[in-house]
Amino acid sequence: MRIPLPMAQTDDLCCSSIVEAPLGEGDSVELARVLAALADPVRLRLFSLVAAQDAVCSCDLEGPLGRSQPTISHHTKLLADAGLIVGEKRGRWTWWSVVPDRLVAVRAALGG
Amino acid sequence: MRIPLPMAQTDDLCCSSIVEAPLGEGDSVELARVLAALADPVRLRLFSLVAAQDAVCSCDLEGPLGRSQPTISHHTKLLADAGLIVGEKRGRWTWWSVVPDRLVAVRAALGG
DNA sequence: CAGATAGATCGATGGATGTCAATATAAGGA
DNA sequence: TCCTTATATTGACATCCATCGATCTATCTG
Repeated sequence: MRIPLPMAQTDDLCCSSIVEAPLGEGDSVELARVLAALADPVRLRLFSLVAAQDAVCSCDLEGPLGRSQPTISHHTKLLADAGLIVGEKRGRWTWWSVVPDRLVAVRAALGG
Repeated sequence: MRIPLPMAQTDDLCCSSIVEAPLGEGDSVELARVLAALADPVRLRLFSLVAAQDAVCSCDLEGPLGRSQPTISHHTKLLADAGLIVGEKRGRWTWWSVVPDRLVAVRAALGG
């Protein structure tokens, strides 16, 4: 069963990049939220671990990241709320995978 | 006179993108630091205001951003420490301009 | 049903961060 | 030498955030 998408996941990032035109207040809040989700060493490594596979379960993240189970759950939730990863529950496990379009949108907002 | 570059400005971001290979701990800290500098609505708008001109003085930022002078100074310092902008002091004014290569490096680290 | 397991949630805690008033620094002008 | 102006720094404060232990929920197995 798919975990329902939080609001943030369906929101577009700002239409033009931050180097093209002065950013509006609303757009800046939206973009800052996604960037904040990435602006943590543990979450960056978590994301790159998930990106390296088709799908990764939470239990396979505690070891490589050296953090407790509640902390891993906290970080996966933040990344999911930002729309950068999605979790799919199968039995007892939650399988996480990246949302490629979301990272593309972040790069585009950054002038890519 | 050029403001001397803090350590972070001369550091490279991680060599490969976060989607290519699992990120090392050191690289993740480095990238997270730069992303954290961007992960604030006021700093994003400040950056895009600076990017829209060749150079902007601090006094021209207080109005558009709606923040006090010390707060603007705080944010310019954070962005400069992250290597995203540089300040050049001319007389009583500090003129800020973007470091295009730095933003390119951020996008590259994000898989661009 | 009982036990085990994967994951989410809660509560607490120490540390980081955004903000501003007050003050300091530094440069230009009278 | 004063006074004004542009910016930086300091100190205080409120809020946010990463982390973990404890607990709860859901699922699988015997």
